Amino acid sequence: MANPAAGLGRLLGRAFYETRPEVVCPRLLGKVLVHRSEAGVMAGRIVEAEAYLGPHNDPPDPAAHSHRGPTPRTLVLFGLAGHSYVYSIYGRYFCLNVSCESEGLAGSVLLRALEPVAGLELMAQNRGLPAGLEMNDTVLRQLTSGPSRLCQAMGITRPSHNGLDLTDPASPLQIREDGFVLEKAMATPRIGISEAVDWPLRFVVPGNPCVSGPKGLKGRLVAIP
DNA sequence: GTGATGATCTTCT
DNA sequence: GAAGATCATCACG
Repeated sequence: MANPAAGLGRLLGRAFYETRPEVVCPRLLGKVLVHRSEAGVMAGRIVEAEAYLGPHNDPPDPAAHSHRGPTPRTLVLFGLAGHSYVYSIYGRYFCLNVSCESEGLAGSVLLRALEPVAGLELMAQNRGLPAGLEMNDTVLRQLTSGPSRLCQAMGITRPSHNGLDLTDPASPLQIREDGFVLEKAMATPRIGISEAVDWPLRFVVPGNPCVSGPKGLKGRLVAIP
């Protein structure tokens, strides 16, 4: 097959990302993140994500990496929408964001959890799980439920995957639409931040077992914009 | 099941 | 020099 990712749906184009992060974020739920690596194709359905607003927002988002303006690290967030922003956290992990809004406006969406769809063996290997493990619900949940877990499972690192154009058919990292329809999302406060802790900018697929974070986190059902 | 702790290093002040 | 969009592990109940 010329394009091994083609069976995973239609590639999302630039326009999908060229609006505010609090709109892009819930719309990303149910879409499929695909990594075509040298070791093989891996894919997972996005079931949890958080919006981070750019410094132009009123009020600005103090929890966003971009809130003090561009730095060498966050430069990609101020560029064209639909690009990957991968950063390292606590010296040992990576997290993956997607840049939103037009050039100069640094909104982004942090991908926090996936439901594994393809390449499960490879993901388990990347996560350091023993080979030949049965893929039961417990193992599935361990694979990609967390922003750094999903990067580990998919083999995503800052040196290799920062600043990629996710809308490029030739990109190893893409987001695809496969017809999965979500009626409602659950909106909750974001996880792991110390500023703007009450803003309801975390969106999850209600009831999905692969969602990360505390089980009893309260939120409200919202329509997908 | 929940809550605390340490690992470890890049980034910006 | 301090903080950080995390995770695995261990203690405790």
